[in-house]
Amino acid sequence: MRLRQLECFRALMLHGTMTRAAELLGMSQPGISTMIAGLEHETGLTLFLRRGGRLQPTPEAKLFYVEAARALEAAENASRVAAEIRSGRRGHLAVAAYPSISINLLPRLLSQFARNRPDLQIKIITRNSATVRELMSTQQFDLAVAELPLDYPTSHMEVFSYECLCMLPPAHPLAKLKQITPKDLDGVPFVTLFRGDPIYQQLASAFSEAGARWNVVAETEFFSTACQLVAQGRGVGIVDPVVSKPFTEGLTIRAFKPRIQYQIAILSPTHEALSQVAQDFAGVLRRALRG
Amino acid sequence: MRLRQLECFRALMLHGTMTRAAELLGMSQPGISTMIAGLEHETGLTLFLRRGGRLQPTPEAKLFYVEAARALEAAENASRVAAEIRSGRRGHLAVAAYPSISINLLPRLLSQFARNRPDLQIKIITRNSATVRELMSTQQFDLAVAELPLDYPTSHMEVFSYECLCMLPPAHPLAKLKQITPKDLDGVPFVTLFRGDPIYQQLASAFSEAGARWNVVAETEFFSTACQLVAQGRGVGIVDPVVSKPFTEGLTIRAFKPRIQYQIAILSPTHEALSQVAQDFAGVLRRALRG
DNA sequence: TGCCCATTATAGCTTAATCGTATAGTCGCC
DNA sequence: GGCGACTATACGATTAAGCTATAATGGGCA
Repeated sequence: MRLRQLECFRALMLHGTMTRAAELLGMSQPGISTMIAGLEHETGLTLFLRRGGRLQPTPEAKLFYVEAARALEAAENASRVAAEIRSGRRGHLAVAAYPSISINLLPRLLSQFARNRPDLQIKIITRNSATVRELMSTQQFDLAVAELPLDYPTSHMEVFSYECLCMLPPAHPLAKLKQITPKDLDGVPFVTLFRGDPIYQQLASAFSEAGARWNVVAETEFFSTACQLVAQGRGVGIVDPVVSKPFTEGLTIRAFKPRIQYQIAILSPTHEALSQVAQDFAGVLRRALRG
Repeated sequence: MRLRQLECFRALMLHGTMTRAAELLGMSQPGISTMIAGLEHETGLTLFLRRGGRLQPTPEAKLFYVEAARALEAAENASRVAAEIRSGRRGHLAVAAYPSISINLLPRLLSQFARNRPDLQIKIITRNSATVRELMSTQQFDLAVAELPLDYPTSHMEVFSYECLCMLPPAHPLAKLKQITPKDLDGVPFVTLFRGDPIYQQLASAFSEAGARWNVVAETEFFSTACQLVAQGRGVGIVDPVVSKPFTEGLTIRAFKPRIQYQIAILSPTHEALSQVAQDFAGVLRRALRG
């Protein structure tokens, strides 16, 4: 049984004559005739009585029509869904990410991405980087963004390295400098990430090597929190140039030497294939993270 | 999009490799390969990644699979339903009939007919012959059986004519005769159909022409009622030889002269086509009514 | 590294299905 | 009886389906 036969059958049932059905399907009347003859032969049903050169649907045709129409609709639906999948209107995109990025940048990018993909189901899960990595290995997400280093570097990773910038409260005297060093910050109240963070360690080394006193007045878990404290004048701090950019509105940003490195990575599943939507969004994300 | 493509796709999704899918569908591996390539081209989806000579379904394939399987099942269901319709296992058979036949003969025939058509929906409506004819003209029934004559003889009719027989209570003295005439029944208590019935009129003429006294002691609407009265010894009567046969168990049946004619007809719709089941049952009915 | 094995892809061919044009047949209707 | 509307058949061209043979790919293993 071929779909084309069912299509002809439906058109014929709906429009009564082969001639009209043919017009509607954009084919010739003999085409319909042979299609219907084939369908009748294959099903073993007499679907139409030929009375006086006209067709009259039999009761069998009416019974069969119900199922034929259902099957056709299912096939047409499959076609439509294929088009939706192709255009990214249907599907899902689950992204796991560490907090700083999932607060602002990621949802902004995702909602923009989803704007012309109305039926795309979106999921953002925020966890710390270690958990994000775990989630990726259990294959529950299409993409993830985590901070490096990871205990078990795994998955397909695309690494982005940033040099952190120094942020100063508005109208801070050091704003006159183009570039700030630990020496400039000797004893200056400083807001930093927690002790366990690579940023903390790098800063500690930088200050000690420069022989400057690192006056830590606050430790935070996220850059965004640190930014808020700096904005309130609690002290100066450092921040990455891309992910945290949305939080530094109104702050003075200066280069910092020596280089404090901040690395994050886009993780994708190892064994699973990446969906087209996910690939597309990975592209968006990549462009955004490149700055 | 062709059903065969979906079939190959499903087999491939379920069995992982083209080679196995091909075995399962009884075709060659290159056949599957080209089918899948065609499906991918038509849908515009990359359904499988070719990784190291192996196939790995993409997330798109998994999404599309749901719809593809649904469409396939609908098509397979349509095929199955066609087979059911052809074998008469699916469908309906609505028969309208006048009382005498719908009490015994018709349900007996119908239930036997339906024995190997388990899902056939059966309907029997019992009305007097005039109403039966009305119902047929409104096309609500596949077949009907009515007594003649009808006010407006219509529909397609197949007429059955019977010569009525004389029925005597058990151990009646007239049982010794091979054939009974009005003369034999001069003054004998007689059970007949109502005054309006053709049978009544024919009997009245027969008795008056023979110069015999017709001693009507009971009038009934149906042969079956008359039979019951005769069985109780209320009198003799006459009955048709086929439809009322089930009611004359234990009665003595003799030929009656002159001939009293009883006519019934199978009616079928004029404009509607007769379903195959209905045609088949009409055949059964025809054979039964021919005696 | 090089060979074997399992798998998929491509090429070339045959057969079947599809569909158009041309044409014949059927029937109602005026 | 001829016209009009419709369906069926014949025939040819194009396309799809499916086969066999064979190339290509890559993992596993000595």
